[in-house]
Amino acid sequence: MRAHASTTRRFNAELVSEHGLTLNDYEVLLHLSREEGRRLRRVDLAERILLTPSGITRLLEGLERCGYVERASCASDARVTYAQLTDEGEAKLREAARTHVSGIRDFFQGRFSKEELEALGGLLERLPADPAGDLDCGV
Amino acid sequence: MRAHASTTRRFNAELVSEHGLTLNDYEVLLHLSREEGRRLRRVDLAERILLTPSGITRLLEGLERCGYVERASCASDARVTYAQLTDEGEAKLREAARTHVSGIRDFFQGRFSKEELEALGGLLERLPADPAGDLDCGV
DNA sequence: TCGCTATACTTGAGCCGTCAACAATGTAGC
DNA sequence: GCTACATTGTTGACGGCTCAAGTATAGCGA
Repeated sequence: MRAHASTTRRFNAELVSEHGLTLNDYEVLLHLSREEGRRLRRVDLAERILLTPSGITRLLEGLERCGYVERASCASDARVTYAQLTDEGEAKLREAARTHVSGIRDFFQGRFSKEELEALGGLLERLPADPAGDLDCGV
Repeated sequence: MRAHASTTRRFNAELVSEHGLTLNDYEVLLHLSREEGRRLRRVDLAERILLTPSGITRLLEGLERCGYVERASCASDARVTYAQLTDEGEAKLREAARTHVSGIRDFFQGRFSKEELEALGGLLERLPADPAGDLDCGV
């Protein structure tokens, strides 16, 4: 598990330098893109990417500033604000996905065989909060 | 891998609330305690716990303020400053280790069998930067 | 011995995330 | 319809880490 710190940092750095996106930014875009209507309540987003609500507020500030995500209000509940993926956001995600996905693939495939990857996935899956999400990195 | 974020956070929170130590604080103390003379150059410490040199400077500020670590200079090289574990630091480590180790043990043993743990350890070991260090958490 | 480059460490600025407190809205029970 | 509680989201203060730049020392080759 200790390796995770440096590994995550590595993927993050790659993403930041090549596309100006944080790993968390990337995941937000990814989750939104998969959603019906490309939108998600901030609360749900927080839960998915394991951030606090305030973390989400801060993160979305950046994505909104870049025009990748917009705010949208909810007709049936005035408390909620949706995070709505824009076309630019979608495009950005696709662009970033190319290098990110291949980076991850290289990393794991260089180290483990197919069978080992499956075994590893099976075990790690049992940890809380959907660890599989990292191998399945999108688009 | 995604689970790691919340899991680490959990162990960290446990350590902070019960002993006032960060996970990184803990690891610094642990590494120092195992070292010949209970001291380590800051550079080496940085490498071991995967932090930048400035990160180490900041982290040690806190431990020095608490009296768990002291600065010591090197006779043969005026550039280096050692981080030197004090007796209080050693005591603190032992104290914190009790709950921390059992927390980790519970977490993994509740989820995996002995054989699975070994398989997992064997695979994760191949990742860079000594991932085994986390199961082997000390003292 | 001089000058160059490498190494050890610190510092200032800034990012990213947390927590605690708060405002606004929703909902359930009476 | 009121009251009480729960849920959604934002904000201020702050912690922990990074990066870039700077200081000081070391060590090497001409």
